[in-house]
Amino acid sequence: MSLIEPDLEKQLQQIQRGTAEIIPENALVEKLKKSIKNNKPLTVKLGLDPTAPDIHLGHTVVLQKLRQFQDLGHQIIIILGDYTGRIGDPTGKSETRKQLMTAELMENAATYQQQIYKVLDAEKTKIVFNSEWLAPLTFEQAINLASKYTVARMLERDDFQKRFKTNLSIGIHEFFYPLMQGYDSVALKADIELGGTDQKFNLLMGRHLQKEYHQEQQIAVMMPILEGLDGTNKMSKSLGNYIGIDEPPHEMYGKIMSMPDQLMLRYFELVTSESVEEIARIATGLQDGSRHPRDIKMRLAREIVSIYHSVQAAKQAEEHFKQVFQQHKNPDEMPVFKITGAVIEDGKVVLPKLLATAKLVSGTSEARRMVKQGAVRINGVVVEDVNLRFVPEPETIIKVGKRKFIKLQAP
RNA sequence: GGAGGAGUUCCCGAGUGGUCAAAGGGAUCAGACUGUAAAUCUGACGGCUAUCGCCUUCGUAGGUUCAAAUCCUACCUCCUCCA
Repeated sequence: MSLIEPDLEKQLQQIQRGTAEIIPENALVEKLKKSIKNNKPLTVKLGLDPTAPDIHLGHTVVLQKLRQFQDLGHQIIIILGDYTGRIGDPTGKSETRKQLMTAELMENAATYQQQIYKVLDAEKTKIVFNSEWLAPLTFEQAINLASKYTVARMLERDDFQKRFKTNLSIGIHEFFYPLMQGYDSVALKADIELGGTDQKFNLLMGRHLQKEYHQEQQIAVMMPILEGLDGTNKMSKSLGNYIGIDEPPHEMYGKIMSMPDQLMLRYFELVTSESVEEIARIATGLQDGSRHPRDIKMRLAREIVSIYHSVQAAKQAEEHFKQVFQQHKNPDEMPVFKITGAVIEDGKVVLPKLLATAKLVSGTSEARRMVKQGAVRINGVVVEDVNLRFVPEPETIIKVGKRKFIKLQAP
């Protein structure tokens, strides 16, 4: 059993760092005091909706906060919302979400478990499925649960309200989502529930229900929502503006370098463990021009890759980036493509077919398009002929666009 | 239960018999520039094809027509209103 960090101030500071809101803050202090006094860890809960098979940096904002709780000695519990997932969280949605099939949910859940341990300490993490207590509820119990909240209050939620006002449909079952999530807190007797700011309603529902069921109320700790690579929308798999924590170092590094400059500080704050003071220094440096945005961004990329891979992998990714994008040189390593009969005609390699077969482009039409746009180079020379046929020399290097390379190998 | 509306290319969204591979925006990709795969500007953006060409696409299945995303029939899905 790990010990609880005895310094209240230290705990508070750690918990508050980066948070958007804590409701209510004074109750948190009380809980912490009690926990320290009895050396009894607080139960910290996070619900994950297993709809996305890949965890991305957006999820890690909350996970990292959980990790901090772990390090402070508290017990964290991850709830995989296999049962709630059947409804789909209506939060922020303008339309009813489709319900996922159980098999699909289970598969996603398994992936989640693999991935969250890149941030969390596996030894100290408890994972539960909420079907455990939600599935056995009788209809009567479900009705009882539903009676603990009113339609009017439910409609206060702005996503429901918007849909209601604009005559978009709201399924009755969607009202159950917050109720069920709140009931999770009752089932676990949670002390703290973590979530993004978009989860405010659901987190508060937990407090409400706990009160109804005569329990001590949990504290809602909310983290800001991380913007995705486009700089405006929240990071999400479905918007394609995400960085998955499973992605290879090169990819991750490159994606970070491609984010809008204005997003950098946000990432420092929410996905790295850089101190608040240092982030402030960086901000000043950027503002007065004493620091170069590119260098700051590279540092950010280095730090993030280090977290999810290693310091060394980060260095390599950086070298690769410099070489390919700053000096426009070929990378040290590139995929090798063995020439096959399919791309040869009359003893010559047909370029469009080659590009398509090597998956450098999606098809021969796109291959021709790329050549037309001057995006294709053979050994550094821009190709002009859309339908080029050629006999490759050994070690011929083909480049498409800025970042796709292959090295040809004779059959 | 009754009445009405909608389903278009990755997304949003125009298009109501030929001039439609289908406006516009977004996303994406490429080129230029650069400080980076930022920003900005320009261009491309169904597939196949050694340029004129061919094939597939507008919810699904049929039909009318020389010709349909556009008209008709049935079906599926979604939405709204009345009860």
